Amino acid sequence: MIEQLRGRDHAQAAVTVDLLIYTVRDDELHVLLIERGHAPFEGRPALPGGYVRTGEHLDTAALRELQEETGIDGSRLHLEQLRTYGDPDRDPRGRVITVAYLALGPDMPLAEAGTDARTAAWVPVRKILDGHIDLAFDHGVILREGLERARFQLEYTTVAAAFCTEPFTLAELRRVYEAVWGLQLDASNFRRKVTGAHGFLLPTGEHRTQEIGRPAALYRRGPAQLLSPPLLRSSDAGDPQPSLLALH
Amino acid sequence: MIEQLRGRDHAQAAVTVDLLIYTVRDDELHVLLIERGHAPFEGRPALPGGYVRTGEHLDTAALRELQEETGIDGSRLHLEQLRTYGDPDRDPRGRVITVAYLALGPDMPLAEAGTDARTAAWVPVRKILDGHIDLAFDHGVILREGLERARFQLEYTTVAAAFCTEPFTLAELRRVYEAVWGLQLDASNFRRKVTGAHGFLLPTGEHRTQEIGRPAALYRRGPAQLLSPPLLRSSDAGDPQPSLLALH
DNA sequence: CCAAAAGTGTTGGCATTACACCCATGC
DNA sequence: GCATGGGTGTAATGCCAACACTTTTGG
Repeated sequence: MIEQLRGRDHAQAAVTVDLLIYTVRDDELHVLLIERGHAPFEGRPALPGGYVRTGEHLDTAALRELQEETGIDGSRLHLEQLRTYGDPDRDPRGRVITVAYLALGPDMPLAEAGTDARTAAWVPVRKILDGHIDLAFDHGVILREGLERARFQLEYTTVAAAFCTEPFTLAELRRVYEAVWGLQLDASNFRRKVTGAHGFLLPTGEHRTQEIGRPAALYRRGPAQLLSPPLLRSSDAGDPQPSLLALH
Repeated sequence: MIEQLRGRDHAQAAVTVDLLIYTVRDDELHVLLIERGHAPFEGRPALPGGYVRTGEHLDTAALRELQEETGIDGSRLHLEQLRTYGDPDRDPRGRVITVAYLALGPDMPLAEAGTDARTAAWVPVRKILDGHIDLAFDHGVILREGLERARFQLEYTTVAAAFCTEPFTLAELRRVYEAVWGLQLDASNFRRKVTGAHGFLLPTGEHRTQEIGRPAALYRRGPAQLLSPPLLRSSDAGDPQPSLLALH
């Protein structure tokens, strides 16, 4: 801030917010992508997002873009700032700095194409990680870093419940963990840990009969935000990129 | 990004980086503050930082400001992005968005006052938390959120070693944990956990005899970035603000 | 000069708890 | 077939005590 009287070589930049919205559909992790309608990267898939307006808070802009581009009400999902990307060459239009947000939510129907929202669609994350889909800008990097953050947060916080529509069963919650982490969990141990974590789950006392098997007990989210003790993925296999966790 | 042809009501903002630099001195957590030399907030303590230049990467700007304002060589410390603060009213000069960086490093001598650096000084974090010192802008918020992040990261990563000058003793490392967490640890359990964590510490085989007591074995950092298993603070006392952890 | 005390690092021993793996039962 | 619950052996942890190495104190 002190350079203001010095060189005055400070950048004026446009500021955008980009939204990385994850959900679990059919036991698989999905991300919400839109198809870009204009240059640059016209026709390419990208994360929803847009310019921050004059005098607008960053968080407000994120919620607004969420509503405008996908029709989703932000109050239903977990939203937090992920990281800011400011590579001077990341946008061919000039200096554009983007604040990326990570959103986790239950599987939701999208506003039908043809309304205000451009073609927004849930896309399996696997397809992008496998390289079958190439995202615009540096959105591929954002997606990977956000995924690492989400995997990490599932261990130490109660955000996993944000993926479920209340009330939910323990099996539904377990499938969230399995989808995000990409591994299978022992149902018995999962139950003991998750029900033992203080303030994580509130039993409703009711049960839901599914197509097959014993009826499952129903739960709602508890007040706890941090998971203690944490719910560790047993095998720290495939050592995560160190730079991506930020713990953030 | 798609709004570019719409309202064009998108903000042009100046972009700054601010540096939250923590270290452990005399078994107490300190932060590096400067005294502002100009309006606004002239004379008030603040985090070091400054404008990002045209065409400059955010990380580069952080390292440059670190060097310019404090004389510290960034290669010696752990540096990572913390969060971006974009409240439209956070700077009276106009729309200024700041990308805050969290830096952790060993106790280092500061460039003497009188050189290029303005009065930069290590300040006990306790004094700020107690409200005895009021920081400029929203730097008080940044400090608190960064502290929460640092406390969290000590549990799950090996960054604690960034506070120590190599080679270091287990007692020095333990005092880092105690200073950041503000509680006392059992030396025996600490040793067991920290030496058992794969890739955290590399024994040098040498010992250092201090002024008093038995000579302590010396260690260097190992290659591990993540701590498995994590080193949990036994009591999750004083439940941390949920929004601050980010795991970040 | 030697002996005792004090301070710090290091090692070890339980008792308790958490956990992974497996099996039994209810619907 | 799936959810639920219990049981058992292994590993991790918290607490506590003993030991090792050094300097300081004081006769």
